[in-house]
Amino acid sequence: MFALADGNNFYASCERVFNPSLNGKPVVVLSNNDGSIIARSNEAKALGISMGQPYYQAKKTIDEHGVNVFSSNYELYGDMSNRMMTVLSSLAPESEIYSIDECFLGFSGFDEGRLSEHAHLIRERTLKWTGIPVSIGLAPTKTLAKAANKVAKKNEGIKLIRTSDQIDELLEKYPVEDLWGIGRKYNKRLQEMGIKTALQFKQLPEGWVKKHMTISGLRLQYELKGISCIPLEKVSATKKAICTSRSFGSYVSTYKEMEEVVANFAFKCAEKARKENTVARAVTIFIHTNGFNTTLPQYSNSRTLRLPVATANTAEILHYVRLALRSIYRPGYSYKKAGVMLTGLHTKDAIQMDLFDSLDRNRQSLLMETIDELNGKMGKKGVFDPPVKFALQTHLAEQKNWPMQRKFLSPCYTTRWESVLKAS
DNA sequence: TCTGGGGTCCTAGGACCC
DNA sequence: TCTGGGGTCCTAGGACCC
Repeated sequence: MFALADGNNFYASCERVFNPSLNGKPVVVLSNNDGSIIARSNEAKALGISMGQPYYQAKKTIDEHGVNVFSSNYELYGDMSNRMMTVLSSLAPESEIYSIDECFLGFSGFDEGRLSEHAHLIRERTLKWTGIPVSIGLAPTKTLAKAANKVAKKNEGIKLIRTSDQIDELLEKYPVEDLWGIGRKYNKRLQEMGIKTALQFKQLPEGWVKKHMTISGLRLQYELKGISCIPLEKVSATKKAICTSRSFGSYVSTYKEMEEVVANFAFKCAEKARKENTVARAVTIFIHTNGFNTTLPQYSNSRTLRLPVATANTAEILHYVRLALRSIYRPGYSYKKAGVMLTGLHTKDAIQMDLFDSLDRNRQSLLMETIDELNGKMGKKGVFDPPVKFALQTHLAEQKNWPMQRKFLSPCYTTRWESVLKAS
């Protein structure tokens, strides 16, 4: 069984922890530049203020009802998040920090009869020790736990579903668009087909789902059937991209200004990369005009440059960012947004070796032989990477009794691995 | 005047290799 | 020079998440 614990109206709740007089009063938190609303207390929601709404649109309601408005303070929220995660993970056998305000908990080996009672304990402790109210959904898969969590938030703060009857009962009333993995595009398509509830989605033919929604859609469908195929990620994964981007409070319309802006972003990205202990192999920059203002001429472009040597060095990255900007900047436009992104991040060979180490001795040596053989066939290029990845996946699939993986891997690897197993 | 800032995963297709 | 079945690596683009 999995649980999803989620801090209610997280940013707004954080502000309340430091200002308890706000309890019971409407609170909203704004994005950068105070552009739009990114968090609302229940009272603010009740006033009809919606998520992502531009501040100026909601301003009338806010003024009329004396709503308390905060500019975002990510340092504070990050700090509160750490506290909350520490408490939550101390109360379950396994945990995965999913986002700033969400934590998956794993309860394998836990007495299921006590789960509901334990969930109450988690809520009480988190509230008492951090001041943040949380909702908890419990279910056999992560996707179902997400759904249960959403229902919990509207009710008593805790929702547990276990039997297939309980699952279907929940899914029948659950809008398909609220599922984890269904966004605007997929929802539109499903609505056109008359698929409105999660239960209806669960009953769609697997072939259709795979074809039109890729393997991710199929995974979602399996999860709704109670077959867990999204495992808990207990150690936080190393980042694959690092990005710094902003919308500007006012327009940027000279090259000089823009160069300063992206240089700043490059600096921040390099800093983040060093903190993560990674180096980047490529850097991308992008610039956009204001897409909302249809009267202004529009231009947007991006450029990716490979770094000759993987690096997290500010000066080197800066050099290539300037080069890229020069090639895409067009004068005469009013720019509204820009960003710098580092990709191709890696920390030496650590990841591959981890995968390899997770195998037992026998398999390691068999794998090495197979790799040697394949390397011989393939010439100097080598094929180290995919077989090792595959070996790890198989290993995990066996450990977790996870039905999805084997089926979805490219057949050539399956055959190979099977011959390795046969040989043992 | 005013509309977030981070990320992830998957697929298709092209260049290239043996 | 052609044919072919494997592969790899890389990029672009589209979907999604909070």
